[in-house]
Amino acid sequence: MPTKERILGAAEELFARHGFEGASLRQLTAAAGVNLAAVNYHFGSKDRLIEEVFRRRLDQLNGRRLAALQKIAGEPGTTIEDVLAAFITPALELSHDGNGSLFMRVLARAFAEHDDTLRKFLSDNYGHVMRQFTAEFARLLPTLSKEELYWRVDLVTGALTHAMSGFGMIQRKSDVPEQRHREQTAEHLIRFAASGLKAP
Amino acid sequence: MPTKERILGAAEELFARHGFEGASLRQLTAAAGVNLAAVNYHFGSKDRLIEEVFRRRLDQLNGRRLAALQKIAGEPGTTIEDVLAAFITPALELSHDGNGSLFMRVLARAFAEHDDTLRKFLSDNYGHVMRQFTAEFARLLPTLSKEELYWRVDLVTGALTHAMSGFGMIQRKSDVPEQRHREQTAEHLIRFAASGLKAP
DNA sequence: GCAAGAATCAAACGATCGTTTGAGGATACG
DNA sequence: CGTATCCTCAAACGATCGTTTGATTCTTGC
Repeated sequence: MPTKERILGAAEELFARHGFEGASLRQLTAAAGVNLAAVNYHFGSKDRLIEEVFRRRLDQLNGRRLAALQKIAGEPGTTIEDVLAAFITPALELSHDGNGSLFMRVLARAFAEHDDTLRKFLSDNYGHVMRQFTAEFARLLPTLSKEELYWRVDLVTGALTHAMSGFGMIQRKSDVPEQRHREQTAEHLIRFAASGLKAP
Repeated sequence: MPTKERILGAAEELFARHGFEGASLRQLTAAAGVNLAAVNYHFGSKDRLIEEVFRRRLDQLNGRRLAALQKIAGEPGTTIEDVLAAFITPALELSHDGNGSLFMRVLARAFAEHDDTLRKFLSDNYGHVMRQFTAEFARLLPTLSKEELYWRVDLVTGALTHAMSGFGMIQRKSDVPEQRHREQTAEHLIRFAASGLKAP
């Protein structure tokens, strides 16, 4: 595997496990089996590496989410549950290839970082997706005020990030296959979030 | 103010802003206006300081939450909304004195840390509260399976942590007083979470 | 008022951090 | 074959990390 990919893979894992400050380039390059200087050679700096970790997965994730939304947006039969599924399912699929599930933990860490540079980066690369989904929610929930809708979408995001990154006390039982566990996660998530969005 | 309190205050602020690894003892002691060696003198180590930051606020928070729950638990007229309010309101009150609001951000960071030591500490000092609240939810939602209930409580926790730590895009508008903003947060949170918990 | 303990201080400890350097190996193209 | 380009490597850079030390100051009780 090319050096750049090995670095990105190891970075994703170690950032998820120890945070951006907590994972050192020496741990990282050792885990990837590459020379220490390779990070600065291929990415320029640690900060640029962090951005690249995000860009690689977010491009994938955003693309799939928007594609799924496109298929149902504006259609007469579309339900809240459909829109939520369009948002959640791509995140589950991401967990299939490689250690993509770790990326959701990295994303959760990024939310926790109130660092302005990182927040701006996320807003630039993530904001337009949220905006399109919010617009579709608005269509399906016409009685909600704009403010109320923003609040609820925000709360859904919180629940989702929490669940997808494996924060909580819900752990996969050893007798449940991983893929089935993810499907269950999605089912619970959609049922809960749909009901929360539709609150009177 | 005594040295220990000044350190704890500065630690809370810097841990919220830069994370546990990101905030150094030199920044921290400089912000507190105390000598660098004071942390190791009064707390023994940085890790013990981190635990003390949690203990101080969690004791307060857990006490108020359990007291509020005690008043309504098992009573015939109690609603889901009441239980949620018992859980949420103490967190809002915490934001009144000093920079207690920063603590919710520290707590959110702790969730993001998958460090086993910290997770065990939180489980020991936080778990029994969650268990009591979950028991009361179980009483009010008798049709829910145990598994389903755990999932929903977990998702509520995620939404709550997200909202309370100011993760999301909802920012307080400058013309809304801070206390009113917190009340609005609680109202939206309770309405959303109650509906999510009661999902069919 | 003076000995004893608690608290603060500047300074230094070894370790580790992100980054840079310059020499050397690998690869592709004329 | 030679050379230019991409890449890797060990080593070192200065900075900063958490922690420790030993001297000094402050506080307390007899």
